[in-house]
Amino acid sequence: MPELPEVETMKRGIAAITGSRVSAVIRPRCRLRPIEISPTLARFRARVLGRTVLAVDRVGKRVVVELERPRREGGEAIVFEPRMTGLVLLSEPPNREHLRFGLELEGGPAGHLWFWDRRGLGSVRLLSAGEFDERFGLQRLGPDALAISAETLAERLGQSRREIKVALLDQRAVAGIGNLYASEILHVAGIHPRQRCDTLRPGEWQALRAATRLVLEEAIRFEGSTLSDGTYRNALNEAGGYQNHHRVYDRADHACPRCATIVVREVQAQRATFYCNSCQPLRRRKSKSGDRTL
DNA sequence: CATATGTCCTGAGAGC
DNA sequence: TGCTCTCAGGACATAT
Repeated sequence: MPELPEVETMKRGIAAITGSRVSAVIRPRCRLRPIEISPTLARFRARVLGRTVLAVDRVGKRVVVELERPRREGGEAIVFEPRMTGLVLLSEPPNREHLRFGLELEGGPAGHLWFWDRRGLGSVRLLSAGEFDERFGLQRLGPDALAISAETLAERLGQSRREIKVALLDQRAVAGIGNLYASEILHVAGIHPRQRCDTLRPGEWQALRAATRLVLEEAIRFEGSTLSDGTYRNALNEAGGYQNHHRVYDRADHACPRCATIVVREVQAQRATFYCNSCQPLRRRKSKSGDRTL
């Protein structure tokens, strides 16, 4: 499930295509339901063929291939959205069956850029500068999780009545955090996933910001997490290593690495959440008598 | 307006 | 063994 660290790894892995020219747009035939490619393939080809890759970026959980003129000068960009099982690859994909899209490239080290997606929930879009801003402006996508400040986090979430783990998954609030890293970040921050946003103290927003950077940077260093299904791969079809360093995610019934308490798994907003009850105590509102309520 | 739920998809793994 | 069922969670549409 590519989140910020995995998508950042993909981006870095294909950075070498900068300067290459697109010589063909390939849609492999596939017995599975086709992923979304927009606009139509014909229009896509007309706008992309012969153009040069100017840069490779990441916006939230998407990989952006900028073409010729930068977006700010009215250029266009190809946006790859992996969602659950999408991969952006320079090397041979894990198999041919789930290969969805490709660019043939000239004048650089790589011959092809592939988009592979087992479940087919991902997409490939060619967007003009205006369309890009419409989709990924601050109204639609919050500040990047690696760059956001504690003050901005508190501003954007501090009044919310949602539980903090649920709110961290909201890409309009902060971009790049998904289900796996939300649990990891909250464990490092020492905050219970069900703590309501509007009950967090100033110091906890600082802790949350620090934990967010620490966890995401650590995960990027290990090139992301390849879970037991083995789906996630870097651009060279190699597994990541961060799954071996998870503190709580997918570690129910294991000892918390910090205090050895048994890690708990719960379902929160239809998603799995993992935490340590003693490192991440839940603060309840106090009753009039001063006793803690359930 | 803010928040909650339903939907898409495939393949792995559980249970019988 | 082979079938059916559940689950995994990205983003967005629709409902409350």
